[in-house]
Amino acid sequence: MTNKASAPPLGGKRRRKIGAPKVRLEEVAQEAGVSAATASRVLNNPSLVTKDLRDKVLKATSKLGYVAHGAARALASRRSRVLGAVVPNLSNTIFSDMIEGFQQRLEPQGYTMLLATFNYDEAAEFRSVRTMIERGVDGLVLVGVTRSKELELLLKISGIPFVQTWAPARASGHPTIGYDNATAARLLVDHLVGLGHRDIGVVAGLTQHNDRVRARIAGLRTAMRRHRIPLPADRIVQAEYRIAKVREAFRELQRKGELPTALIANNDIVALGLLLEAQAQGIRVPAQLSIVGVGDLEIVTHMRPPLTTLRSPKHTIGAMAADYLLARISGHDFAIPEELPLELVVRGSTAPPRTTRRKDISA
Amino acid sequence: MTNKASAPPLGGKRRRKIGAPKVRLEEVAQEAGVSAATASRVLNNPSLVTKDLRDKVLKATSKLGYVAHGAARALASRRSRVLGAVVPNLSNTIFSDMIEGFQQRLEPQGYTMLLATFNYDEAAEFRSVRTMIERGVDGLVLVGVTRSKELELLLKISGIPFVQTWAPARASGHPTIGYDNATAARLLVDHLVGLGHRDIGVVAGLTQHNDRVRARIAGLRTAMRRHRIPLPADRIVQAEYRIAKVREAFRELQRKGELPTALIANNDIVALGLLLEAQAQGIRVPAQLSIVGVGDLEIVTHMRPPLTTLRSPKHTIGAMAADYLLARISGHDFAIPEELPLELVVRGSTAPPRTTRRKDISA
DNA sequence: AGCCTCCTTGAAAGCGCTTTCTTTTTGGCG
DNA sequence: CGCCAAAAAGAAAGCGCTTTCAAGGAGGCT
Repeated sequence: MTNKASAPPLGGKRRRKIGAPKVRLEEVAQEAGVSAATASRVLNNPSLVTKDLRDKVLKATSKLGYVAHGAARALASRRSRVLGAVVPNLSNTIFSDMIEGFQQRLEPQGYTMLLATFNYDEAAEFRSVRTMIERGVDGLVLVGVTRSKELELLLKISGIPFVQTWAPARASGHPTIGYDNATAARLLVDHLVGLGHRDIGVVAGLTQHNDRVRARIAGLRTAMRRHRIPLPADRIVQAEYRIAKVREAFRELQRKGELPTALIANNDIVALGLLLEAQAQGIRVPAQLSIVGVGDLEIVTHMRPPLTTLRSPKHTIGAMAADYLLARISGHDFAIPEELPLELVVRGSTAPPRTTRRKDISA
Repeated sequence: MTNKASAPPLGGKRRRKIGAPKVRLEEVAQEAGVSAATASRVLNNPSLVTKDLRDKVLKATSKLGYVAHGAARALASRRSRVLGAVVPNLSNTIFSDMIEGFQQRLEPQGYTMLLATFNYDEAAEFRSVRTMIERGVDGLVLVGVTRSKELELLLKISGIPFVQTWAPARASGHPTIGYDNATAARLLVDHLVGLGHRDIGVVAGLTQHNDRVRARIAGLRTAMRRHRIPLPADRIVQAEYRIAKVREAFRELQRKGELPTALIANNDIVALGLLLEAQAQGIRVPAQLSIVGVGDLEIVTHMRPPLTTLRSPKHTIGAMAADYLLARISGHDFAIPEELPLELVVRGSTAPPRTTRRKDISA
């Protein structure tokens, strides 16, 4: 078998670019003995056609193996039945789970998903959105609530319905689905402070082009202020979402001074990296160091100790975004909840801090 | 801010369903003082137009903020500039990485990706492919080389170019990009046997609707036969790709008799689950049990011990699938390599087996 | 029984582009 | 300087569907 891209078989006088002759709606109509208009109605709005003709048309479509021509349909009806999703990446399960949720809602409605990743590159995001608009998507789901002026303008003049995600509804004048990073921060901080921690560090993601990370940090600061606990700059480090980078960040934190008694990770991958580095250094978790993450990845349940984490509605955010867009397109109402629920899952990686009075036996 | 899906603003006499009036190519042409034909040529085949007019048209497009209408374009030109990808899921990084690779190649060519996941459900896969064909994708990437007769037929009569993945080119009469699971199996088995293992167990994925798992098992069997080592049925267990399920599978293996000295996992998630369960039981890895996986996830590098694994070209498979399809569409040649390279990464989870003569100190 | 309304169906006009097919322009060369 | 071929630009015909719009038919009501 040679695997070359062979030229398309020129059937007859190259009527079609590629492949076998396709069946057009008119042929279906002919087969059924009705007009193209009626055939079209059967496919799009069956209630307008008497059962008798409807059955005939349906039989003809399956007999001829008719497959509608999406472009023609989109051109005539002004809707493409395609929704677009533009996310930073798919390696972070936060987004792949969300995308799965999104697409699962689309399928039963006959909608399809156009997907692009932009890897936190603003220009790439702009291009992706633009291409999607060109492709005529009926709606768009985006991540976050801040974007370049250029993109903002594009969205506005295109007039395309879009929904933002990973922020609470109030975060923007535009429909937005997610939870409040301030709430997330509060849950985490309250838990830690409740255990007696007063010296808490933060390992965040990269803040550039990522309003969620910024919101999380701001929320953390607010939550801690409420407990009258300071969050000095040297207690915050940033790390890319990769274990190796996180471990580096951990060491960076150590270089800045004595380790806090608890660490808040921006997500579970980060938390995992912190746990791994701590253990590699012989630092006992949670005895010497408490660690919390966000996201509830499956793997963190199985670590020793299993990680305390905040379960976030990844899948739901995607599914709800789809539901909202679909409702919006068909002119229905859809009430977006102010904030999606978050659940603190307390496991073994958090405990009261060693009391500073008595010196602990170091590992 | 109430977050209801508000009705589209009825501008004037609802000329457009939604949004601001869009600019058509004819208006651009008018602005530039040329015919629509010329404007179209500038956009699609600039070399046919003199520099003078070309510049005028380009200026007009950017001045008016023209965005092409994909459906009209697709209808007239018979190509949609959209490629489809249908994969089992995105939670397995094998597929999300591949998809990222795929999409990254598309973007610079002005192509977009329609994506669907089918979660190993044959019927859902069929529907997804069908919908994509309706949407007029110019090409399709699929996973594996076996599929239902129904889908096979659909693909054939639609005549749409498609490429299969995750199998070696020789696995099918149709263009296929991937590596040979037999090669993978041989690398793994040779490594283990080279260390002295004679009793090797396998924790595979679910074989239903997954020809890659079946190929892997077959390859394993062949590779072991070459070393005259048996692979009895009770040395093989299947597990879904979730840590909890894998740990169960581990225990199932234990119930069937004494644990082998080495375990081959179908991928790194499985390997991770095995490691975690072994450690939870106090079984020392690699002293008492060697474990190998496939995929080289970042996390396995950081475990203690770090896992020996087979690095697979996830990203490359996606990228090459895109390149192939793009070449095929534009009528160019593209030679698919017979087999993509695989690399055994030896780390700490494999070691010679404890010699059965002396009783080891159990943990 | 006659008139009017509502329900079905069909005819035909586009949807916004690309791509022949023509016409016009340019330019090379005798 | 004029003729012819080739290049460049324009006119117009669709691409395959949906959707007005109009026409015909079936009832309902007075």
